[in-house]
Amino acid sequence: MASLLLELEHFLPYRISVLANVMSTAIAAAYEERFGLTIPEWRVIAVLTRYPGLSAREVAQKSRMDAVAVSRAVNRLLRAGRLRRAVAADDRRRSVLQVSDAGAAVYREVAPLALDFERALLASISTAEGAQLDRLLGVLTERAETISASLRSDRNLARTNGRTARTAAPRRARRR
Amino acid sequence: MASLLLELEHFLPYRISVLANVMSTAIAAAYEERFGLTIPEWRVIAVLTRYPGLSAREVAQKSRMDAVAVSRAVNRLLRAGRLRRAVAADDRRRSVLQVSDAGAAVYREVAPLALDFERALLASISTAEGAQLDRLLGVLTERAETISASLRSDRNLARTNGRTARTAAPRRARRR
DNA sequence: CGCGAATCGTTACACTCGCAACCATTTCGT
DNA sequence: ACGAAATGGTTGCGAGTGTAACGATTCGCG
Repeated sequence: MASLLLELEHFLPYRISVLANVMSTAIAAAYEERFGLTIPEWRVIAVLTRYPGLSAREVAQKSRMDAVAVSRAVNRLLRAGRLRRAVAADDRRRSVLQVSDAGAAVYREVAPLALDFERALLASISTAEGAQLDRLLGVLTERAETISASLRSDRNLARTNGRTARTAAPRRARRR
Repeated sequence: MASLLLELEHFLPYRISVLANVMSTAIAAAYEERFGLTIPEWRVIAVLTRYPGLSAREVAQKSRMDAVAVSRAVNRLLRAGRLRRAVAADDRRRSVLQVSDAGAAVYREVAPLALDFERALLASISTAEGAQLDRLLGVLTERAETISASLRSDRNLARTNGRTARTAAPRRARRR
């Protein structure tokens, strides 16, 4: 049973991963080289430019980044003087983040570059295809998240049932 | 000049990156947990199942992986007994790689899972849309590679011309 | 109130990744 | 035929990332 033929070249997750990798390598090199900016930092600036005053957690949600990644990006941006941080008056755990003038300047330089890159990409397909693509990506992302969540719960279920992994390699040893 | 509005939510490279991340996290967790297999290892097995006897370099090309990643994946697979390696008779630098019986067994278990995952994803869109998506991904990947290459050569040009970066931001500063 | 659970943000750690540097071997130019 | 350059593959190292543990604060609820 089951198709034994899996051609990597036509396997959707593989194709998406290759495309993402090519794109982000190119973009990361450009941002890093010209502005000393990593992609997480750039994302934080983009989000905070659009929504000033968010907390770190909110930035993480909006940008789909890990809370840890946001924390690190924010700290680097603070050190570089590109962000300002205050403590929320009503909840002293929360931070209130805003781009500084220097951060805004970076945004004004980087945003057009990013949009140029996107335009250059989209130039290879029609407007209709671009819209279609956008839609499909949305659908697939949502679906992938659903599947991912159900896999996670399966695994948790299995774990609480005392089941173990099937084959060898007991990786991921935890200590301390 | 220049659009100052960049909404991360609609920025193509961002969307692709999110989708790739969701997918590969889900897949990696499943493979890792059940078979002690990383994605690079899985890719090597998939390629070598389809094309037995390739060298490491050829596997890297077919799978779009870095030569280093292939080297490491191959070594892990060898240690796990999932691959066999010989030296090419006509060129003793080249290796000749083949999946072992154990490797083939892994493939027979993993391939259906991978294809199930893909099918579950594609179930959310029509067949025609799937074909369209496949085509668009191909076009965009090619385009992204062209752009990436031209950025690289610009940079090299600039470097040999002794030009410097535009704004402040010490590039490639060793952090930490 | 009071105390345990939940939340925000950070840090520690184990791991991964890719570039550059490096051997070994082969090819090329003359 | 011989040294230089190219190629296959590995390794060293700096940097990035996610998970878990952690301190601080706030919330839930009796």
